[in-house]
Amino acid sequence: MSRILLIEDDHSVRISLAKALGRYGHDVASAPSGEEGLRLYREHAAELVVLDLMLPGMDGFEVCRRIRAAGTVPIVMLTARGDDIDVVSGLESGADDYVVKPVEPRVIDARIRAVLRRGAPDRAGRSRAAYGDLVIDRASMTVTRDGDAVAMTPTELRLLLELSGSPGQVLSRQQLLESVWEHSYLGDSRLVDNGVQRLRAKIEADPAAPVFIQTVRGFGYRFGPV
Amino acid sequence: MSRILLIEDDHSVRISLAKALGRYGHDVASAPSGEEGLRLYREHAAELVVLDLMLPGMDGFEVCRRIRAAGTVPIVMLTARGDDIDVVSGLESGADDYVVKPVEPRVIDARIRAVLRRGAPDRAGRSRAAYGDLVIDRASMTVTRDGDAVAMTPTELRLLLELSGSPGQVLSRQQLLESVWEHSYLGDSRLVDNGVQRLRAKIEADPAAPVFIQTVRGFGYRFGPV
DNA sequence: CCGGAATGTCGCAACCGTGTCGCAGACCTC
DNA sequence: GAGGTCTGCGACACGGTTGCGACATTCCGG
Repeated sequence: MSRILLIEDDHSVRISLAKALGRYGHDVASAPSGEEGLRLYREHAAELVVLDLMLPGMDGFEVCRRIRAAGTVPIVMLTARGDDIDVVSGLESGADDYVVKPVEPRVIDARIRAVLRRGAPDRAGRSRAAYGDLVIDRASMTVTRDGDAVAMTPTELRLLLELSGSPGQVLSRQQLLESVWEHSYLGDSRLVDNGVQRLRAKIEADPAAPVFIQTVRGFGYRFGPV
Repeated sequence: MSRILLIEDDHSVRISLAKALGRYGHDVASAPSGEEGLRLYREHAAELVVLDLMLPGMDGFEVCRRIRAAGTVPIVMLTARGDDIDVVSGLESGADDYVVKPVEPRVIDARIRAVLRRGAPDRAGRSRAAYGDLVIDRASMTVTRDGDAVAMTPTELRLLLELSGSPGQVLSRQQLLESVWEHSYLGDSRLVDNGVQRLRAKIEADPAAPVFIQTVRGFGYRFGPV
């Protein structure tokens, strides 16, 4: 249902929580540290982050602030019992809700659904999409592959957004010219081919064997598999 | 789209604004006084309140405080031109944003969307936000970098608040013109570029390699990292 | 009424992006 | 297998977008 990122250092808690959330219908990625969590966040296109406060290295507050600075994804914090001060600081550093450990899976699932419901419209999750290790974020106009940011030019980005907006569908050169280049050529032109080539060079691991943008000879281009 | 409550005593302004907001896709209820407004607020379940300061009987501040006490609904204030004191007091009494009269419908719509985009859930603890060594305090309208206060002019501050209010999101020049400068240009203008330049000069350690305000060529500007 | 700060306007320069061109290679048809 | 068409791809030069300094104007306090 929802793409969730779980950041929790305790191995057994992490595994069991991830499994439980999976049973509740979420698509869960998990990380044992803040650094790994931030990396996964960039690459997993999570719609919500469940974040433990006590982490080795970078602590939960810092992770929370960094995710906040990068976008508006909802964050649910895990805190130890009775750490009221943690709760307050957590909310101040940008968390949307918190759950006291030890957590009952159905409790945290309820919280997650509540937070997602609260911010359902216009939230970051909608504008962010992942295709394998390629993440396209329409809000921040950024593209990451395998967690690394890919520098995109305006035209390349518009082209990618147009193609990925209709995954699996073939778009003709004429259609792309009109929607991406905003002018309706009469004569044919190598413009689109060139654009696709430049785009492939940036997002395809092997431009000669494209994974994301397929050529459909005689018709145009298609984003994604059939 | 959003359920909005408009509290404004001037009859013609109230009617025309309500109509305009309706055309922008909002579901609007309106009230001519604070008392009536509070009653409607309870029964209309508004997601956002647009509130005039000058009201007969109970004034805007009082209404603002009462709504605040009842929940966390975002509040956008309408103030008369040049009443800077009103702006500060308004923000201090819990408003999320303000618009100077006379209002252009599309301007106030832009503000409304910005406030809603920011998200009600985060607003609770978001009067103060830190991004690295940059601290933005919405309550006291102050900015500090590395512990030192940065002297900001009104326009620079509005621009910074607008950008940092949607961290990680690209805002177009047009959007910024409407929400920060409050006028809807048709022709292009270097105004926004200039504002960003002046802002960078104050908050960026090296304006040539900006950390906080990124240029997204062809699209606009973005606050925060990727 | 005067002075200074803040803000909008203008113009220039640099850089990045992008359209065009040409050719080579791939693919389909016969 | 040969010819023709379609596509990939590198190179290059033009043009647009942005950064930025300078100047004009408005606004505000004294």
